[in-house]
Amino acid sequence: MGRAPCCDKANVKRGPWSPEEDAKLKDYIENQGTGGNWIALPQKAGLRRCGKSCRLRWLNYLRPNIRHGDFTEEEDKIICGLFASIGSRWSVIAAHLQGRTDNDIKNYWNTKLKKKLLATMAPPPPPPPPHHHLAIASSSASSPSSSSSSSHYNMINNLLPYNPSIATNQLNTPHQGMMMTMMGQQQQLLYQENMGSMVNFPNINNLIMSHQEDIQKQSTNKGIMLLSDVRSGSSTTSTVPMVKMEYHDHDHHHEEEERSMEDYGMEEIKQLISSSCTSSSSNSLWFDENKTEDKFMLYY
DNA sequence: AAGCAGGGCAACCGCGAGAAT
DNA sequence: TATTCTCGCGGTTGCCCTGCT
Repeated sequence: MGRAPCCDKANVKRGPWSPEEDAKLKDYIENQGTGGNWIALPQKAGLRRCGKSCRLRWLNYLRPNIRHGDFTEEEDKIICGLFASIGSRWSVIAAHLQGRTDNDIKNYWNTKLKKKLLATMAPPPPPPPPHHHLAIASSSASSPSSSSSSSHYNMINNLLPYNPSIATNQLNTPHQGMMMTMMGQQQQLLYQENMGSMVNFPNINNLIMSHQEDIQKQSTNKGIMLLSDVRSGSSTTSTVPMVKMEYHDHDHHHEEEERSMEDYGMEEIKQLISSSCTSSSSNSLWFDENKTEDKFMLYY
């Protein structure tokens, strides 16, 4: 029945790899290959390591053409674009970045890129009138470039690539919603505004298209509708985006008190989005085309 | 110079899917 | 068909380095 245990955990070395161990593993794999069995490899290679550890070491550091550090702006864009589309599927993202590993990208996102992005949520320029629904998709929306030249515009401009699946009125995935939710209204404006003019990434486009069905399947509607109803927090000072939760239980409709975006941690936002996308029968992840031009809402 | 805090990153952990027995 | 293992993945941990006081 079954197979033998992968390794005796009491007798395997853990912790950082020594240069000697690296050399042994590299030599062995270059000469013999992995043999399709990582668990048996360390013994054959003369290493006192778990097979999983060997695999990780090889994939992340020893295999040829690995690059570390110094992520380019181009790579930033790709990572952000893919994260917005497919979420934290680092291996998929890594597959689209030559020489990068999922671990590297994950670390880079968690330690730098996420902060970079959140930094763009710094208090934006003067607010629109109270309870004004943001004209995200509207041609009447004011141009960010004309209203401000602040750096966070440039940042978003630099980070977010053109993504054909996020065409106006077609925000299709939870993470697109999250990305939009993470952004302040001005950033959202700029995001929308730039979608038609920024660089096209064929690889990303193909990936997004290929995952679209999968994403939609996963993104079912539990009855919670997250309204990214961006409006000013007050008429005078803040422009903190507001989030309003509405619960749809068949014929019943409940509305919860609005909360400032600042009241939500990013993880909470993620949870809100994912929890609204994990069950039930509907796959209606859609944008309401009947909404007037000057309203922007994400329905999950 | 010493102690502390925070950030970065390598490595580990645990889970799910699929394969082997 | 049931059980157990391997593989691959994302999340998390913990060590080390750097900068600040």
